[in-house]
Amino acid sequence: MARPSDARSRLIRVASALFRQRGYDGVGLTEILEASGAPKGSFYHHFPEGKEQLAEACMQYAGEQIGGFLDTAMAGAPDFPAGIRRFAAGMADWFERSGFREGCPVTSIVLATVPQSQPHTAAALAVFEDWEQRLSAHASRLGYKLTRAEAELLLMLVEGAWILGRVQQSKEPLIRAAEVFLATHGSP
Amino acid sequence: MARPSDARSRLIRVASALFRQRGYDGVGLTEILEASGAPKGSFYHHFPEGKEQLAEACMQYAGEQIGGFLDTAMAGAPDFPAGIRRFAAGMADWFERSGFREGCPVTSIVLATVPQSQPHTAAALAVFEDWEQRLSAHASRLGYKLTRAEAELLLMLVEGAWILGRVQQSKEPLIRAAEVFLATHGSP
DNA sequence: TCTATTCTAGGGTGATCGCCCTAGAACCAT
DNA sequence: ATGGTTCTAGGGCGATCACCCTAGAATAGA
Repeated sequence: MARPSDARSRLIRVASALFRQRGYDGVGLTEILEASGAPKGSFYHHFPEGKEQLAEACMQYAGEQIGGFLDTAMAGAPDFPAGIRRFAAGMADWFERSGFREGCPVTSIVLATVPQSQPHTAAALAVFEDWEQRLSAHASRLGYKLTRAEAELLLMLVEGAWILGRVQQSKEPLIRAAEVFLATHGSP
Repeated sequence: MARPSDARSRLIRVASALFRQRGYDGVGLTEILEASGAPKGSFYHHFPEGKEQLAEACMQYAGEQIGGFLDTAMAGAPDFPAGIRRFAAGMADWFERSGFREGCPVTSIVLATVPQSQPHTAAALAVFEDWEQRLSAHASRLGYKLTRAEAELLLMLVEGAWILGRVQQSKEPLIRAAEVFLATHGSP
């Protein structure tokens, strides 16, 4: 049964969803193992450093997941504002489909372990920077120039909107965040 | 030793700081009791519903704390933009003084227990609404009109900036959040 | 002073925490 | 086949979790 990454990727997917709902310390290993069907031995084989390493992998996984979704949304859009709106609408729908339960995968871990955990701090920094670079690349491709601070603004707005949406059980803040961003950066 | 609220308020203050650093589930009762000097009996006397009730009180306490700071900042300001800048600068300094460790007290609990905990959801909603109303009141006093959505924008920006600042170990995002808000709502 | 109430004090409980451990099954080379 | 590697399987560990419990000290009102 030496398939390359069956249990490992399932662990990451399941843990990611759980962390996003109840935070890093709110989810125990037992629950993750039960939900993923993996035994403890598999877990400590794939993640010898334990829970901290799993959470780090979750951040990277979620970073690619959301980054990929950003790419998809921007790729199929006629212009930059339309792409941003598609992205925000997609995230909002996703959030709604989770019952307004699943927050940002990075935030859910960051608020519990940063800056105590150096690996988590580095992983969060890397994911944020990756998102910013993807956004900047799409912007410049579509004739818009974004400084780093301007790219970070969208990040800031989305993170804040996600929290507000969680409390209000609504996807509206996420939509509004995109409009605010476009109101200040909606022309080339 | 039946002083009205000595141990109770100390428990709230200590727990609030700890929750802000490591999240709701990241802090155990033992640690809170040790740090506050209160015995278990006192805790369950003042908070018969346990940890959940303590966290709810922490949100309310922090709501008044930050709300009061908003009032102070706005009261001593010559105009609305200056007040917003004072507020943001104050929050940023506070954040820096904590070693970039203490996030928003509401968020730290919300991400772990909302929407599972109805009391926490309600408390978070109430605190956010209180902040919005204070902001709107100051704005209108200084000749600015803010819709509810506009007041929420500052909330959104500050929450997001707080997370970004945590990851980057910097108070700069908080300062920038205020400037972005003023760029769109900086004139009457 | 006496009684009721408020609050302190902390031992004890069952459950769960993350982690370490050994055994063995499934696959890869040769 | 055979030896080595990768992965599954899960029991057991000490520590910590939130909480319940009784006992007594301190205060307030009569």
